[in-house]
Amino acid sequence: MGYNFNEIEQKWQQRWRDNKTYRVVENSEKEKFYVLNMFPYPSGAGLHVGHPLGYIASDIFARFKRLQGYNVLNPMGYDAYGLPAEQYAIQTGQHPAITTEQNINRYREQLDKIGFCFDWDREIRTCDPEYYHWTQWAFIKMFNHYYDNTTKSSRPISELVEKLSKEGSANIDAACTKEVNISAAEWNAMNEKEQQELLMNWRIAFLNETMVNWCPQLGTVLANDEVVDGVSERGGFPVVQKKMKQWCLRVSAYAQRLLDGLDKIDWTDSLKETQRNWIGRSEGTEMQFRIKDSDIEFTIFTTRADTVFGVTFMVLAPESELVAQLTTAEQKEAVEAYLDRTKKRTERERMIDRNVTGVFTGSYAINPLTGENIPVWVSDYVLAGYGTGAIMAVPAHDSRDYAFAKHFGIEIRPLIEGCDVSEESFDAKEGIMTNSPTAAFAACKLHLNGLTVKEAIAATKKYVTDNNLGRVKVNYRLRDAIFSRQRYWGEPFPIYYKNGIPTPIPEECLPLELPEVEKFLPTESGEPPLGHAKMWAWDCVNNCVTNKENINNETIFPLELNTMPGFAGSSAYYLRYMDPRNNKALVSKEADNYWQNVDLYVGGTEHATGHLIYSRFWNMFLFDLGVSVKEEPFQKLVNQGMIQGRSNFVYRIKDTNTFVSLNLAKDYDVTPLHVDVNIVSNDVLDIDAFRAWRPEYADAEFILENDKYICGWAVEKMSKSMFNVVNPDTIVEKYGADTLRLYEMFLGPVEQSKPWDTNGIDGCHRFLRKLWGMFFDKNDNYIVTDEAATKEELKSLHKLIKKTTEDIPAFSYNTTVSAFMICVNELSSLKCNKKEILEKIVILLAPFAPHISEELWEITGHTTSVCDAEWPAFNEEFLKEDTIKYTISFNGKARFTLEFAADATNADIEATVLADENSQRYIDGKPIKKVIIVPKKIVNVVI
RNA sequence: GCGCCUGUGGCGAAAUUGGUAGACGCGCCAGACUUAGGAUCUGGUGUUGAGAGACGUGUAGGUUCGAGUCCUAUCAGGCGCACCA
Repeated sequence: MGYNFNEIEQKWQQRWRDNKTYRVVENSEKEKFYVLNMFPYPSGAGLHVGHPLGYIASDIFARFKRLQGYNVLNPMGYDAYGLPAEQYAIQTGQHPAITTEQNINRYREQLDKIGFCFDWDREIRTCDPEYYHWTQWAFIKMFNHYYDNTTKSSRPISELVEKLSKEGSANIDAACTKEVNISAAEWNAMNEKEQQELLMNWRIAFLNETMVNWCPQLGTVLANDEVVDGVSERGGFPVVQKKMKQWCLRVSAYAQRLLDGLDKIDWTDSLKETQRNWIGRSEGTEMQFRIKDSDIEFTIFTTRADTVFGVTFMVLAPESELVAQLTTAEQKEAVEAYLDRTKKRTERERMIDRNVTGVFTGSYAINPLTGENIPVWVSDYVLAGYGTGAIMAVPAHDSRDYAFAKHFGIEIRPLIEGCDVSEESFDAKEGIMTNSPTAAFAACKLHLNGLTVKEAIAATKKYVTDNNLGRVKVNYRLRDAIFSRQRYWGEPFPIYYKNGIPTPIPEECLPLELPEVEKFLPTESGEPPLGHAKMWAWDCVNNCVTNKENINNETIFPLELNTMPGFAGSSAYYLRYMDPRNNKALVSKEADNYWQNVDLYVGGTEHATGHLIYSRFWNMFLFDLGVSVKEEPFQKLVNQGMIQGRSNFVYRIKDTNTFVSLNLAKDYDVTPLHVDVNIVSNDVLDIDAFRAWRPEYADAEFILENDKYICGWAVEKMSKSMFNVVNPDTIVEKYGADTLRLYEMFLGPVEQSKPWDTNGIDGCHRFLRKLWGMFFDKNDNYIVTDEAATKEELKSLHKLIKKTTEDIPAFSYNTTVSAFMICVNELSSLKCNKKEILEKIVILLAPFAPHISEELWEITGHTTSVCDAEWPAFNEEFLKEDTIKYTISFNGKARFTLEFAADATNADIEATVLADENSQRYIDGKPIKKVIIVPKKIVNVVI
């Protein structure tokens, strides 16, 4: 019978379920280890062979840590709310709750077959009210907090209110939407609605009328990370800029902490770099410019304060409020025409079209240093959302300003010695400054001539600060996250509108459950589907949801109609896994103190600027509140590579039903066609299967080479349309889950993207059969003995122990699998069937191939699970050689070989080499001067 | 444009971190056992050469007794950010 993997795997999967082998409880006696995968959004397509890669990798790690004696948390759940789940439901014409449930069941079935050690008792789903209770709770907390820049943490909004009522805004240094100057008297004179509206300026979760990414086809607004190249990440639909009132999260308040935190965590440099780019810290200067013949003053931001003498025009973003104020009567028509034109363009059109456009406002600004008059223009190359939405333009040293100046014939004034600006601007931040105005500008005492750019920037900053012309400022590219979606399938906001004032429902009334609606489809006009919900008003007396027909203006108010975006539920889920059934708190203090944060997080890079920013932000906020004990949620992060598809092609001769084999195809006029990879083996087509595959190929003819039809191949995305999707279920059925697990790891480094190629899988399968063959002979007789192991056998074993113990923590799984194969090859050629050796190998293999390991563990006479075994320690003694061969080489070429005792010292070796008759102290007739000894390998000589 | 990463046989990839390439697996070749085999087992397999040997880690230099590994330049591919002032 041999190795019957199907039977073995089903048996053990059942036992693990029945015995709850992988259930984990807090245990202060044991050290914890928290392994986490990015939980999946359960798509309708089910798993393909690429999806489990990260799960297998982390499962191996989790099992390894458990064998080493750690208390390992390795949970799994589903990111079930959000756009993808809802889009799928819409496409299939079903309710998202139904499709989500179906998809989850399908996922679970597929996952179970692969033999993961997840503690399913801790499963969470983001669309489960018990779960989103705490998403809503966190939102209320954010609503009730502001970010204090002095303590660098979130504080209760009540503290801010108290300050405002006593001191006004004078002593407030807090993250805000707009700088506000208000006295205590003014604050106290405001009515409640006015006060509440002003407080939005500081809340971490706040309502704001702002330019947003509006996607008409999806019928919702999107966050910046959900828009790629001007189209929606999901679906690829056009996105336009639109001013809308939306809930936002003040992520920008945490920009600096998000940046600093990167130094404390163990992530790849490239991912940290991506986040640094996204946060986009830029240090510069803000300067005030006055408008000639007016009291209007405005602020610009620049990183090149040193170029202030080269400013020949100013530019405002079209959306800037200053445009209207600065436009003169003569320019009014031209400016309005320009604004009209820019407004109509989508984000994408603006990105593609880089032609220089702009219009003069008619106003002049005064250079605060020189007193010069500078024309103020409007152009869409200046962005409203960054800096102050206004710039000083220095065409000599900024390529965009240069293009603009050339186009409109504005002066270009170089400031750096020897730079040539006749053809292009000199953007580099290097060189020696020149052309500083001297006698002509008596007002200005700043002279930069002779300084380097760096010195000049510093000098100008100092001058500007000292003379009250501006201030040093740090800007971030990171924007606040737009948090509302005009969609159905998401967490409802726990907010009602009491006379227009957004008010959180009491925390003890959470969760606020998603209501049933008749029509959940999104609309192009942006009317949220929750508008159709009948039971969608808040009764402040009975503290419950009620029919919206009951709305009155005293006790029953309308509830918020928007829902939260996909990232809301995925931002703090790792905390919930610690204590998933707690209905008193997101996570209990005890559980949080025990599990702390995620030690190893495994997932794809595609979340670099979305989920991985949001959850760091969310966790930092909870950290400020004292809810989370660690400021960074994910200590170590490993990005598994994407598994691509490996497509196969057949070549049909044009206008025929004849197919020609790959290497003969060049002689014909052929059309390459994708063919299902499941009917191709080692690029050889199964002709009968091909004829049966599709009716039109039933009578296909073939031109063969060596009696075979060879297919072409290419690496492409794994997708149904390319017929290159490989389903893990098929592999499990044919080879078993253990083989699948081994092979996925053997394919190459986990972090690397690589194509899936089922061809190599036999090697891994053979290895398991070989291992099985060490326990049973051909007639299924148990052949393991209690004899003592030989030195050679022990050496082979300990080599493997050392390799696995060192390579698993380094995530070097492909070489570990190789090491298993080498070891088993060695032992089987030694005809080793000693229990002492074999049962150790079974433990070592358990993380990779848990089913066969359990089976063999039981067969060798153990009654407990192999999961509870102890990871073997290696003994260096067994690894030592008696003698070591050294190659004596000169100039990199081997001359002769000498053998030394393993414990020979360098001095011994050197003495022997110098005295050896082969060398006779001479090489090529010259005496040896020096001997360089490389441990265990080579002796290099110098003559 | 700025930043990050990667280039090794027919293929996936190793290389004790500067130690004398290509481990392991696939594929291919030969042999054994088989009525048969897309099964199993054994051996071979970087290129070139009859041969000892010579040449080989994208390309060109450099450092070193010694370079896939370090330095400089360059080419190719991938990723991130991008009218961010």
